[in-house]
Formats: sequence, C-alpha cells, structure tokens
Amino acid sequence: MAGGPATVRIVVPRRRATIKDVAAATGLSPAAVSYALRGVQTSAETQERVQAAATELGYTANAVARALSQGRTGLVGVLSRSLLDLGEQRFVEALGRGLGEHGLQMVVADADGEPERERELARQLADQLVDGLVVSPLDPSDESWTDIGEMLPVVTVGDALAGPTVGEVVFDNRAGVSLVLEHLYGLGHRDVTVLTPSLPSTPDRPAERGVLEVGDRLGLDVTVVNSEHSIAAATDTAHAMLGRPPLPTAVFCLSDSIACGAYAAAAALGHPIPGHLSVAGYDNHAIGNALAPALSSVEWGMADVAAAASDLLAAAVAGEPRRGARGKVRVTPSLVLRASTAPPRTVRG
Amino acid sequence: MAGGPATVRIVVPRRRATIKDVAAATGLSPAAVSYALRGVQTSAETQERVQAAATELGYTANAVARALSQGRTGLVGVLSRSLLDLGEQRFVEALGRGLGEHGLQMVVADADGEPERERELARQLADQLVDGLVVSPLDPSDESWTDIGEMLPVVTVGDALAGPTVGEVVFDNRAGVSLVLEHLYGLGHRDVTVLTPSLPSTPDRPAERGVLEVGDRLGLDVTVVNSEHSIAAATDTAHAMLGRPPLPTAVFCLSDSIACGAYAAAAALGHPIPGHLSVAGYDNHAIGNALAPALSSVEWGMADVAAAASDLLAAAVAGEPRRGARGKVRVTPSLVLRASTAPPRTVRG
DNA sequence: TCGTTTCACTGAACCGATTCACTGAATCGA
DNA sequence: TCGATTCAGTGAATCGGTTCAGTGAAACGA
Repeated sequence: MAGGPATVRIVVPRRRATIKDVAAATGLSPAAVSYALRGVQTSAETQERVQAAATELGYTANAVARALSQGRTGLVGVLSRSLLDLGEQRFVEALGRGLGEHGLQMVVADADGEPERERELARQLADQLVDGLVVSPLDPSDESWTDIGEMLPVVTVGDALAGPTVGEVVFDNRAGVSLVLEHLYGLGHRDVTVLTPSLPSTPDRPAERGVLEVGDRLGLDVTVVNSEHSIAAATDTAHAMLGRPPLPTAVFCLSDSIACGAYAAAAALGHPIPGHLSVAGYDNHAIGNALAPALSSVEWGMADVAAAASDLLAAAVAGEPRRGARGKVRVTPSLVLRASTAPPRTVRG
Repeated sequence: MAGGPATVRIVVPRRRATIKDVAAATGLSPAAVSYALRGVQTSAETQERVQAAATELGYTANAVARALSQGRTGLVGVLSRSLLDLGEQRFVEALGRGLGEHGLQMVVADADGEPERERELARQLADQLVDGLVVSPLDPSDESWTDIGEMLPVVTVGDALAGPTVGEVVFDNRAGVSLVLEHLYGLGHRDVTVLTPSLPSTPDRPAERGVLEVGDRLGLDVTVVNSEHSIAAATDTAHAMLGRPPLPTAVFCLSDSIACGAYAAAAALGHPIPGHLSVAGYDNHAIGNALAPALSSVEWGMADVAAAASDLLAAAVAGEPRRGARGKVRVTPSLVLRASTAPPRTVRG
C-alpha cells in the first residue's frame, strides 16, 4: 500500500463532446456517426473520417445514454455479507476477475452482516442500475428476495433462495463441517466450540444447524458462539471465550478471519496452538500459511464458485433464455490439514 | 464464509412498470407522477393515490433514466492497485463505508498491478458511468491522467498526478519509511532487504526512491526486491530471497500482505522471527496481531485517508465549486511496534 | 435498357425519467 | 367584485445515445 504522498485532485469537468458534435464536425447525421463508430453500414472512408473527428473532439459515447437505449449497463451488483471478512474480500476479488472476462464491472456493496441492509441494498441496485446481482443472502427465507429475483438475474452464493431459478451452483457446507468435526473427533476431542459469523434472528441457518446435527451424530459436545466478521471483533470474542473456564480443547472457526482472531486471543492468553488448543478454519485463505502454526482449513472451492457464478450470471445477462436446471455446478469441499490441530492435552500420551 | 448449500438462480425478468404505467393507472400525466413521488407541487390526496398505484404496480424509478436526465449516477469508480493485497481490500472496505454515508455506491475495478490496465479501466469508467474516481495511480507521471482528470472529479491516493486539482489529502510515506528504517538502524541492523510491491517500468517511484534515500542517509545497506501483492506470490519471493546467502538481518515489507509472505517463507525455511530475522510491515492491518510474533507495522491512517477521500469526492460530486487548495488534509504515519523486530544476532549480547 | 438489389445515409421514434413553460381554477386582498 | 397571486397539473423538450423504416443513388443482372 505504501506509495508516495497522496493527493486528492478535483477538477471542474469541461463540457463533453456528444454524438451531435461529431455529427456536426463531419457533416453527417448522428445516426451515421453511431453506425460508423461501430463499423457497420458505412464506407471505410466515412469510418475513418468519423474516427478522426471523434478522437479530435475527445468523444467517447456516454455510457448512461447507451445503457438507457440498450437496456443494459454492463454493471453487476455484488452484495458482500461483510467486506471485513478476509474470505469475502478474496471472493469479491475472484468474482471481479471472472466478471471482467465477460466485460462486466462490479458494483460492490457491503451488507455489514445485517439482513435488512442487504435487502435494502439489493432493492436499490435492482432499479435497473445493474444487469444482475451476486449475493450471499443473510436471510434467504425472506420473501422480498422473490420480488428482486423476478426483476433481474440473481446469483446466490451461500444459501439458496425460495424464488424461481434458471441455474444453480452448489457447494456443500454441511460436508465441509463434517470433515472438520470428524477430524477433531478422530483426534480425541469431545468438547469443541464453534465460532461462527453472527447472523441475527435466523435460528434455522443451515450452516449452524449443520454443525449441531453433525456434532450430535458424532457424540460431540458442541458450543456455538457468534462473532463479528472482522479479525478485531473475532479477537475480542475469542478472548472472552478463552478467558474463562470451561476451556474447550478445540475451536472450529467458520471463517479464516475468525480463526485469525482465535490465534490472536490464544497468543494473548498464552494458550499454545495446537498444544493446549486445536484450531480449524474455513475458507483455506492464503493467510493460513503465514500463521504459526499453519492453519488447517476447509477449502470450499472459492475460485471455482466465483468462476461458475460469474459465468452463469454473464450468460443470463447476455440473455441466454435457458430456464430450468441448466448451469447447475457442484463443488465439493475438502479439508486441508496443516499444523493447527492435534490430540487434546488430557488424552495425549 | 461458510453458509448453506449455494444456489444460482436466474430468472427471466418480467416487464417493469414505468412512470407511464403509473400515470395511466392514476389518470395523471407522467410529469405529475414524477412530482408526486417526490412530494412537490401536488396535493396530499394525489400523492397518496400515486403512492398507492406505484406500490401496486411495483414501480421504482429507473436509475439509468434518472441518471441520464440528472447527469448523475450516484456511482463512484474505485480503482484498486491490486485487490489481492490485504491493505487494499481493507481500504476499499473503508472507502465503501465513507462513500455510503454520502449515498454513493462503488464500482470496484482491479488494476492487478498493471499501469496500462489501470488507465484503460479509468477511461472506461470515465465515460460518464461514474460521477467520480478514486485511484492510487501506479504510474502517476502518465499524461493520460490529465484527460481523465479533466473529465470528472478524481481523487488520487498514494501518489499525486500532474493535472489540475481542487483539493488534496496527503500522507507522507517517506516519513513512514524513515520511521521503520531508523528503528531498524537503532536496533543495530545494517543490512536490510526491502520487499516492495512490483511496479513495472517506473524507476522513479517515490516510495522506492524514498527507501533508498533514507537508507543512504542512515548508512544502511538497502536491497530492494520486488514482489507481487498476493500473500502466495510474496511467499515465493521471500522464499527465494531467504533461501540463499547473504541473508539480511531484517526485512522491511512495504505491505502487510507481503509481510505475511515473509512470515510463511521464514517459517518454511526455519528462520525464527525476530531471533534470526526482524520483519516490519506497512499498513498496520489487523492481521498483525494474529501473526506470531505480532507484526510491527506502519500505520498510515487508512481509515482517515479513506474518510477524507470520500468526503472530498462526495463534495466534488455534489457540485461544490471550490477550487484551489481547499480540502487539503494531511495524515501523519506512525510506527506501531510489536514483537517482530529485535537486534540482529551477531550484535546481540 | 429496365427493373431489382445493394449501399450509404437520414429523419424520426424510442429508452424512462426530469424539468421548464404554461394553463385554468381556486384563493386572496382590497 | 375585480385583478393578482397561488396552486395543481399538463404538454413538450431534454438528456445522449440506438435503431427502425425509408430514400436516393449506384451497381447489378439479364
């Protein structure tokens, strides 16, 4: 991030050349200019003349006007659950890459963990400013998603909505959760605390429910603790949780961001990982290799999901009329084991 | 990031109600509807009637049409140097927060470290799709910035451009660099390697030049090594650098992302930090507290810079005609010392 | 040589809002 | 009671492109 001194410059914009100016300069009609610039229905000589006049005047087509007449802005709304989450940040980056390949730009908005805010932003963006929407719905059961889904192509990531669809990408988080819990169980852990991003007032959230069910099945004593998405907030949560007994022997963090918070808290409290405390994450973010010990984490195929989501959305935006189960993509999570988990102290030896 | 199964849903959009539909439904003219919805020049009774018809029809104003007639989209372009950089990601988040307070949305684009790409994206966005631009120019000396700066309000962060301005935010990276280098010198280091984000073909980049000059002044032996912005790439670079002699006694990373790479490489090669190798970062990202040992890093006021930048840009977008030195904000960097630096081995004891 | 096709281009409609200039009716003060 | 003002609402212009239908001239085939 380090650069030279930063400067803010604001300039009073000069009046910009319109297609009429180019038409006047060349003695043609605006229609002819429009055609010529796209190289259709015009002689090569005229095209050159128009091109020359356009560069002379510094003309570039007004994107808004074009969007109005084409009914297409080339913009896609990306609604992040929380831009403070390292995994979300990385996912947005990957989405941008994928959408860019289809000539689409991202309008990024941050729901900041609040379902109402997410819906409000979605409504705002849906007013034909964007051609489509990518969203990880915080409250997928909410009915207003149906309206939004009917207005424009929507790609959901994380949880499915109840509305009508024309394609699906699925990755099975339940399986990812099982992978970790079974691994911890196999090491001998019986008490594990799950640190999960806090989601207000949605008691039936699939991921959390999955955690409890899998725990039940294995005979694990699972405690669920909510945390904010940021590293700083997760540090506080983990600090509070690890600061008073009973201490769990393992912590499963439902994002690598939260795992970072657990590392910071464990270090501050003097709990060595994995000696006193096993930690597992979710996202398999590159940060996992920089932590000491390196973090074991669930790889859910962020890159593949982002690619699939952008491809499907791009197809829908381009007007592919396919309807039904087309475009269904399934990604299987896997557990990347590194050095942050070990048998619990009492069981060891 | 972990949620339930992810689903992509694409829906054939139904025809959306326009202002004419509402006009027809109420027996009024489109103009009257436009006024009524904004509560001006209409009787309370009519406003209610229009409001009712609008919700009945599910009408919301077409943002593109409004943008065309208002000459304002409410969109701001944010050009990131590299969205893989943790600091940049965090900065974008902060910008989004700041711009959101002014009712502006972000169009985020990633230059991916390439100056040409950055300029191309800037040009693309400048076509009146966005009302303004925030950018950390990779190649501030390039002349095409002048054209862009004349077209729309531009806020630069990181390096100043050569064009005309109406306001400035400055943070002094040279000072930040000095802070670190002086600290390392004071500890007894004489050989320090600087890991800096790679910027192609700009030999006179202020930050790098600053590093060399400050090193000269102190009598430090400074080696500059370029690295990509991502943690993974930085790990490779650091691995190569630390894998063969001569080993520096200290590494100064010009972003915390790169510092993460240095940590990963040092761990892989068995160089304890700060015992064998001191490491310092830049950004003071929250990740610094999760690393072991906690990372010493330069705090350059990301939050303040983001706030100042969004305020200035918002003011310019709103049409504040102030020109000249108004809005000049200066942020002073500081060094946050944690546990990643210590005297070099040979000097110790 | 005549009728048809192609070509290059034009005028006007259109996308969906906002806004200006105007009108007829109601209200006001004197 | 009359002229002036206010008020609610209308029609048309506007933003800056794209696109449809049409036109005159040139090229073409038989």
